[in-house]
Amino acid sequence: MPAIEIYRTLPEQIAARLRQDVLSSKLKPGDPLREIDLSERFGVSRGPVREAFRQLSQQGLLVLEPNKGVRVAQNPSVEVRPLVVELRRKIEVFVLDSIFQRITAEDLEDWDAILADIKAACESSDVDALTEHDLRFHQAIIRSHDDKDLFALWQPIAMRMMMRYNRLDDIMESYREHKRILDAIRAGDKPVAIKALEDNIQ
Amino acid sequence: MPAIEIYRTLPEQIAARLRQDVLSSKLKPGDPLREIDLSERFGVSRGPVREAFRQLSQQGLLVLEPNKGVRVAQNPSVEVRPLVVELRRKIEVFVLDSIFQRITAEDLEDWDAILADIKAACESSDVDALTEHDLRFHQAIIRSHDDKDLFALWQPIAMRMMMRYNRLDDIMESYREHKRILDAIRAGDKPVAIKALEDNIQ
DNA sequence: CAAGTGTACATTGTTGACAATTTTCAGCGC
DNA sequence: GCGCTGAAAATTGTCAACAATGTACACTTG
Repeated sequence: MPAIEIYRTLPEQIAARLRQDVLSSKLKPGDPLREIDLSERFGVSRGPVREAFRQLSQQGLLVLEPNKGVRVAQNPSVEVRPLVVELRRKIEVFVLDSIFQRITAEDLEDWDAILADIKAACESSDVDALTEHDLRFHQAIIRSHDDKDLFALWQPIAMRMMMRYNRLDDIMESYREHKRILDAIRAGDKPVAIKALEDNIQ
Repeated sequence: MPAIEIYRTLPEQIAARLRQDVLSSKLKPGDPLREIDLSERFGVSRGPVREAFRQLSQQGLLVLEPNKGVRVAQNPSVEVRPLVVELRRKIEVFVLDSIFQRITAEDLEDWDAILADIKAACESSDVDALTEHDLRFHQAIIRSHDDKDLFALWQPIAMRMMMRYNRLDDIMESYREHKRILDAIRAGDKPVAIKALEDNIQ
């Protein structure tokens, strides 16, 4: 995300860096984070770091314990994971279904650009970059819905799925899955697009 | 919630008060909140107030805009609301189904106590109290699942439904709906319990 | 030796001052 | 009158010092 999106505020910048570390498993579930350490690392005071912690706990990546501190969240349990997958599918399918007629050429252009990034990440087997651009792809779709609140609803659910990104043996398959979605949209075939989207979320 | 639950930290206490105001429509969607006002009202500095704002935005009740401030969130649009209802049903049914065999007599005792509060609120037509105890009822069920993360997933979805609590003509119906759930659980009838729970979420 | 106790130490919580940003609105030119 | 400019006010963002809380561990006590 850093390369493309602009993070306006200090806490957002810090949160973006930490999110990378969590999603790439540089920080592992249960790892404690200390405000002082990070404030020194980023050259700011503890305030913005605290704020970044709050943002990431909102996204389900960190867990706050009052007066104790912050830890990297655990992955969803095997029992709960199917529920999370189902919830994320419900939201994304709802959005795609509801915006389908209103998708513009500009939308498709944006999404194609992200797809190109996904392809590049797959070809260089860069799993961290793939995680990042995969997220951007789905974010872009959610965000094109009029109700901006949907994004806030979707994000914590999607983040919980991103924490272990290793479901594919063949990493190129990720590119093909996303390409299928865009191809179907371009062809105006809603059922196929929805099916492709559902297949991608697992 | 204030009467029963204990809010340990300062921000939690402030958030609880503000949540009441939002859920009871004392604060209306779009209303701006200023840190200084609330810090003076609660006799604390701006820090804890900011923190409370973050907690409530996590729950979807407030919307933060960097460098601009905080506003009370809009209700879900009519288009999105059915999705929110479906998501909340999915989560609560998942939990009830998954804990059903392990429900203890103590659990039922706790839930009966909340049901009594719901009954009292219905009888005195106290809509604010009903909102509060209705929330407590469903919270108690979600929280009895082993995976504590489920609560964090459920809360923002449920809160978005609570923001307009006026679906019933006969307020006593709320009591009867919740009673049906507990009766079915007590009878060990899982399908009926799930059906009653689904009927209550709309 | 086990269990409990107290005292440093480490860490988070709170505060008030100052900085940066946004908003308001008076003054100006067209 | 309408729109632009820019200073003043209002508001949020950041910081560093201090307070409160939790943790680790040596020490006592039975």
